[in-house]
Amino acid sequence: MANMDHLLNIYHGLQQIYVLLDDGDRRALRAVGLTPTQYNLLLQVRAREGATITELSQVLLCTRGNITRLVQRLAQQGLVHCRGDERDQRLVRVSLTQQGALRLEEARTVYEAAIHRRLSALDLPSQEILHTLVEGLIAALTADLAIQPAAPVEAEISEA
Amino acid sequence: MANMDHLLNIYHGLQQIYVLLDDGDRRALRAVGLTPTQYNLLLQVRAREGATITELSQVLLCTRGNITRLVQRLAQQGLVHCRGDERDQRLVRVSLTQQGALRLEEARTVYEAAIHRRLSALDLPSQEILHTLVEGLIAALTADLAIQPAAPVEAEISEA
DNA sequence: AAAGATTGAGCCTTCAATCTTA
DNA sequence: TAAGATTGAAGGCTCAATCTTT
Repeated sequence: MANMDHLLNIYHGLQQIYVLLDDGDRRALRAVGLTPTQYNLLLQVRAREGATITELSQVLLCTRGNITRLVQRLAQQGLVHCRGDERDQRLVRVSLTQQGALRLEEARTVYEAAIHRRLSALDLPSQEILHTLVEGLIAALTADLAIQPAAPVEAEISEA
Repeated sequence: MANMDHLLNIYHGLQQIYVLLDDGDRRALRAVGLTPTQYNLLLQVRAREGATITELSQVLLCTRGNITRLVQRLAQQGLVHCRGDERDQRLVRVSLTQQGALRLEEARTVYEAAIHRRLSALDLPSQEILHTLVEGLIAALTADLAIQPAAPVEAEISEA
């Protein structure tokens, strides 16, 4: 437990990196009228033509309810299109519209340029190492998720 | 530009790590009735007794408006307290209440335990390396922030 | 009953506009 | 004018409840 401070430092650093990356993405994507979230959703919809709400919620690590409303907003802008599955009427299948595909391509250019500019501060060997560490950490965190389910709320909140 | 895919992988991995960490934090902190954001704010308020809204917005890398409302909610719960500065009536000085200090201490226990459990998947040498890389990346991203200001919106959105 | 999708409530966040004090 | 704080609008997110289809 002697290295707790060290772990907290790393932890805080990872949070900070996320905030900085997201902020940069937002600035870059503003030029094409998309948010980082919308960009990522469009990207997944292109990669999985006809993906369902549940499928998208799994790859984007969020709730179904969230996806439902993200898709609603994108559909309103005419960038994606929903249709019911023929076999199973419960499923909603999402796909890109022509306009959505165009917008996504515009966005990809500015987005990747922004990432390249910011991450190329790392030299090649650093990139390799970071890649390895990141993969390992994701595996560990995903495993932890399975071990620690919905948090039983075993402690009553102090006051009252 | 041959390593663009590699950079995108790292980038995506960092995003994923953030989401997984945040999700774990939320589960752990639910037991004491705080969100990750509230926990981080309380932590900063304790570290900087009497911090102003602007000061907090700077260390937490977000807008002043956001802090204003976070503080409002925490004050409503009786965890923080606001007072006007005597010299300069524009400043709002935030501090922990007794209740806030207690709650924060409860939270710190479960929070640090959760981090320790998840990050100790990394062995010591990996922790060292990751720490170095994270610091470097933060420096690079912060520098980029200064270079690339508010995004002039130079491109008109295609449609219309 | 179980699975997919949606919705209501509430918190978090940015951006732009406003109000107050210096 | 400038700086600090707040607020309105809109998007993003979780959680829990509900509605529909299997």
